[in-house]
Amino acid sequence: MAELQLQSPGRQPTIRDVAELAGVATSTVSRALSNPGRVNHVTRERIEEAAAQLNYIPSSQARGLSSGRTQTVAVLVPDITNPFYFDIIRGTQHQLKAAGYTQLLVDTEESAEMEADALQKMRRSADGFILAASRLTDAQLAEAAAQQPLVTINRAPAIAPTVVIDTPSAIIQALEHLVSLGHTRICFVGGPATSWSNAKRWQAFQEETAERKLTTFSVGPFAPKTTSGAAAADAAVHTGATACIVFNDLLAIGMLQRLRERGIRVPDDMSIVGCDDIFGADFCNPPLTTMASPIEQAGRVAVSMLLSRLNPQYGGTSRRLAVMPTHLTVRASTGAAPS
Amino acid sequence: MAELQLQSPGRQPTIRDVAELAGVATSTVSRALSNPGRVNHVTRERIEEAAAQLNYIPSSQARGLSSGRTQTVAVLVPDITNPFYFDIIRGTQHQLKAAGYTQLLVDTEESAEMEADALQKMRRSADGFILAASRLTDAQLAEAAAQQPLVTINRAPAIAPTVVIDTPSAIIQALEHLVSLGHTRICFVGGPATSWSNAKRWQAFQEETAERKLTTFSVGPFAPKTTSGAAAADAAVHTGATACIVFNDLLAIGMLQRLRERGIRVPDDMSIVGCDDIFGADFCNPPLTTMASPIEQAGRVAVSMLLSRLNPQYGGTSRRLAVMPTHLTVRASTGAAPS
DNA sequence: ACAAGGATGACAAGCGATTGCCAAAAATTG
DNA sequence: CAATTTTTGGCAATCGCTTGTCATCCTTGT
Repeated sequence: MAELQLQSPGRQPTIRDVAELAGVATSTVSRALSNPGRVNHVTRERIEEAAAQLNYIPSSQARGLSSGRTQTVAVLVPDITNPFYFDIIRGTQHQLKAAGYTQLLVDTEESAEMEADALQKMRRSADGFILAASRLTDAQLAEAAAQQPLVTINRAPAIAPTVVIDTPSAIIQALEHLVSLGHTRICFVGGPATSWSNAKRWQAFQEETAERKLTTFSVGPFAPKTTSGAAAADAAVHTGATACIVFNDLLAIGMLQRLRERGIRVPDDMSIVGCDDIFGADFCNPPLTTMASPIEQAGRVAVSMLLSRLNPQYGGTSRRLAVMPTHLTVRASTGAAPS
Repeated sequence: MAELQLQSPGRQPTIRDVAELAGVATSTVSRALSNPGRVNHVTRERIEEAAAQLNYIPSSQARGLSSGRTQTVAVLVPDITNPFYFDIIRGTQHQLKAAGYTQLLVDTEESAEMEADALQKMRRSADGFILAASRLTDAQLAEAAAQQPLVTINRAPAIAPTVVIDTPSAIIQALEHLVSLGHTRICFVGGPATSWSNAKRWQAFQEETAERKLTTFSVGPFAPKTTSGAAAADAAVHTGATACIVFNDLLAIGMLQRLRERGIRVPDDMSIVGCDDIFGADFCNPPLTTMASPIEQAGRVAVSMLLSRLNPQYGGTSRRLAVMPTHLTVRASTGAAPS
């Protein structure tokens, strides 16, 4: 009876069951499954067959407990509903899966506190972290980086390995585009104050416009959501600028909606350039001119960088910085400056 | 020296460290932390203080190993970049977090095989599963449901507990809307053949149109992506219908783009109704009339249903079915039938 | 043909928590 | 104040796997 219970369907097969069926010791099974080279070819096949027959899946818990590795990476994003992160998430998911890792997705809701909290709470359950557009301060980031392996995306390098979008180049392209259309009064519509990307974009904007002797304005900060677009649009219009470079597409799309409501024609009265080329940028009205980057690839690269630190043996050159190229995608939201 | 090593920053504090600092046995610490009622109030406070002081976080691995529970729920979605799932994901994430669970997000890439595979592979690492728009066959689903606790979203009930969108009501509302605008030739644009939702929508469409003696057409199946919209639009136009009810917004938005390319005016020449009210439905061109549901809430409810099975002690009534209401959001993609 | 060396596999000690069982202490009662 | 009940806390086994150590066996070189 007792034996029957042990074999009841509820019970999961353990490494011991496999060892018994294959006629070897449990340690041999363990090695055969996780360290193939150490075990005889034919024995391993016998073990694998036994495992398959029993439908055996190793317990990640037990495995993690004794090995100290969880084979899990946590990906922290500020807002899971922001399409910008879709592609990052998909990129990391792909790459992690390929390497046999599990992805733990966390939405930090644009809050530095939640981010730091997650970093703490999950330090035991993840081998490493990927922070997309981290809202942490430099000090917090440095502390976190000292505690556990992590890679940031769109965040100052030096503190931790980073994948960044080539913002200066993007801004230059956008400005050249606007200048070639005859614009001279250009407004920068800012994103979150805690966003490093925003700071970088603003900085590049200032440098470039100074060289070109353009009249510039800036408004913000605004939350990176379409709902903030109305306020952003009103503020931008108020400056008297004829073109806006907007922190991201979400905000830009929101502005488009507001401008239409107010009867301000885009691009006839006002040109708009967004950033990120997110889902929706191609079918909003008018379709948005925007600065595009290979975002999914950024997620992939971030994972590669992290994994090469986690597994130095395989790891090729463990870079500390990867820069993703950017190009301007011109659609219908930009046009000649009003005369 | 050895002691210094033990206290080195790399080492994580264990339950033993906490016990020692608080002057109690490890079992007392364990109980104080996970079964508060069983331990003296003041002792527990002392323990909690010690834990906080050491910055102690229990190892989820060890915890899971001995308790058999992982405090983790896996959420399987067919396509992580489909905005429809964003709100579901956010809903599940919220609810799970509130209950102290961790969410494991898996993108099954619209593949029944990947879905079944994930279900198998992760059966040891998750206490339960939530399947959003599962692509499994009924038999597969039944088998999976027998192996582990799971809740489905938008899938036939009876096999497993389910949260469904009230599709028939949505279709009725859409049809009434179109009829009231004078349409009599209506086309159903179908989604994936393996989608239960699609089957349900098609069924409701047939029943309702039969009662109203409308001329109907159907085209499809199409992949639920904007890129399939071109083919869908061409097929729909070819039928001669003056209005389309489209499987989902993604497809509908793709159709909008194609129709514009072809110079077919929406809604003057053709009215379009989508489904889901996803991100983008309000700012596409023209803004899309669509059937909206409280999707985030669907995710929440699914989690509640699952958790009440996992923890029967707290669990209120463990429902097997929840129906989410639907309403038609009328925007600019529908208008009077061409005369 | 024998010793040295390399493969291979068995044994058993943990990894860090949970939990059943029981003893000690405290609170309650007559 | 003794007897009884209720709390509270300690001990130790256990979860399923990894991994260091060591014995065994099969290859080789001489």
